[in-house]
Amino acid sequence: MDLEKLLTDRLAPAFETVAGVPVDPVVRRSQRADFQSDAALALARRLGRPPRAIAAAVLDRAELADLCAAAEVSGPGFLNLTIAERALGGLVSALATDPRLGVPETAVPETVVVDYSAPNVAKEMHVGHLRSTVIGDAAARLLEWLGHRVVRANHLGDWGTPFGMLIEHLVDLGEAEATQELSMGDLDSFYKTARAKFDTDEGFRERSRRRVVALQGGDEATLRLWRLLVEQSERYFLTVYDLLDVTLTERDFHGESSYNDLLAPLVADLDRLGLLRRSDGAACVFPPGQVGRDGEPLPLIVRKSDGGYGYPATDLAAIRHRTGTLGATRLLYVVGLPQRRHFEMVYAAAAQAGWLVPPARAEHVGFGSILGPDGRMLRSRAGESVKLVGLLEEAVARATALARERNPELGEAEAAEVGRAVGIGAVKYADLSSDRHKDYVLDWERMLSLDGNTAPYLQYAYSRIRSIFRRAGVAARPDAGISLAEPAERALAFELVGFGTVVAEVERSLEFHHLAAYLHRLAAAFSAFYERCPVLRADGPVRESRLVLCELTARVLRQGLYLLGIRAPGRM
RNA sequence: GCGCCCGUAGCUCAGCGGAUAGAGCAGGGGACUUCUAAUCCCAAGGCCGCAGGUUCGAAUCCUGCCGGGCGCACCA
Repeated sequence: MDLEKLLTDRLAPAFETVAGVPVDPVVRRSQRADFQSDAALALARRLGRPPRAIAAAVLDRAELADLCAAAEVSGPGFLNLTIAERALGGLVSALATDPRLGVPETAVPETVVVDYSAPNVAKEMHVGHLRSTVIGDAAARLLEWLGHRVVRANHLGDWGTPFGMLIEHLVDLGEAEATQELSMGDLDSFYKTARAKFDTDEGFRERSRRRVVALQGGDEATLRLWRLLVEQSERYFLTVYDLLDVTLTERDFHGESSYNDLLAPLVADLDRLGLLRRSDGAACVFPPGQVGRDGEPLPLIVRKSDGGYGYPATDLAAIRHRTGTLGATRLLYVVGLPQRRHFEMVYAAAAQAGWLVPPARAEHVGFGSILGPDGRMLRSRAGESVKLVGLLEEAVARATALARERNPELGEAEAAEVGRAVGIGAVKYADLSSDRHKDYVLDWERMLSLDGNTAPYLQYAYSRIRSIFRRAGVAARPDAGISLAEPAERALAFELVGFGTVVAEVERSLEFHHLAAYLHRLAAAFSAFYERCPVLRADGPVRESRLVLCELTARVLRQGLYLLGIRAPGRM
């Protein structure tokens, strides 16, 4: 139970008595006191009474004695509330014995599909893939922790016309050579060479076209070559996920091709449902309310005029599979915001077909684009994309060097481990700590920064706490009394008891920058506490109390970092 | 043309109906014989794109404009 809610529950009845109708007391944190309630001002006109008088009347009737050390009317009619040390200490004690740190498991567990990462076979993962992968992984971790059944779906781009040219290029290179190149993770040059031949060599282009037909026709020899490409790419992607500390595994690859057999029946069913219209030779669904450039209804092309299927068909098949076969009720698509319209249309069509009906619903967890220095979207085609592993390796190298420099006591192995946790954490945090809806300009230095509001700041706070316990050689006693005489102790306590509120908010919004901001506030509160409040050199009950605060801070930091997909080394 | 997103400190970003708009970086000044200075403390830095409107109260909500990005039929 968080303090906003506790205070709201106490103030609401008093407001209702004074106003004669239910009123939200509008409780929030305040710089002037611990909390303030703003509702009296809004009520003044309606009640025809001065706001200060209303606030005073509410104070008279509210049961606050056990919670608040002070409660007073202030300014034009704010209620300023100061929490009693005993009440705050009680909440801290409750947290200390709560294995879930104030975050209850969900009362209504659901099956949730999180569709994320989705790299393309035989194409390099560039920084653009970072966002989907990192945000999606955080969503999966969070929902799982809350008690939902999470299905991770890595919607691999493993099908379509480019595979004709990719397979022909593989044939040209020879299987051994191609496998070698791909297993080294040199996907970019493989793809680009194939592309270049396709663009310049008429014969190659013709072979590629025939190869696509063979692939789609199920030619066994072609399929074998295709599988080679897919397997090598998957192997490579798994090494990136491993480096990134992402929870995706080989079991989570559900490529576009896995829906191939479902596409023809899907279109037939859409036809049977009367949703299909033929337009310029293509089979289309026209979801209501979607209008294109010329004001005409916008089609979702489920079968192209050449008889092939595009990604709308695959996405529809995936929805049908996820709600039908998997029994999912919440579908998350962690995909860039530019594709918003596409998904709106797919969801609308799926709803019309009866494949996405309440309680099942789909959410586009969209994110802004990564821009180049010119302020325009980074395009892999123009060759301006930045290889993801390059960024990650640089991050690890810098962090490892810093770890060695800052703490010579670390052994070589431990420095490497810390460097990895810090470097990767910094890159992920740089992404997760800003509002996912916004575009951002790719700034190599910003992504690699290890100062300020970054993952290492949080990790450092955590490792300092672990260091205290290593030295103390004791554990915190969760039943110790909590004393909060120092302002820094109070400030830390307020942050600690707020974890549940933040997690609940992020569960709803899937905006992880709120969690990142919270963890930064917590770490900052701890750092200030650490400077001013000695733990091991304190005596008796104060020492016991501070050990509990430390232990709780460490647990919340570790759990919060875990939810963001960031490791918390015990030593830095 | 229509739709969606975005303009906040020199830079990168929070805040999205409440009192004096907050962090970090960069730059200035301090603090390590004391649990790790990857830290802390202090000072400085703002017509919250512009103009109207709603409100007791607007960076926050509404409208219009300006500027930037993205999307709008067979590539995914």
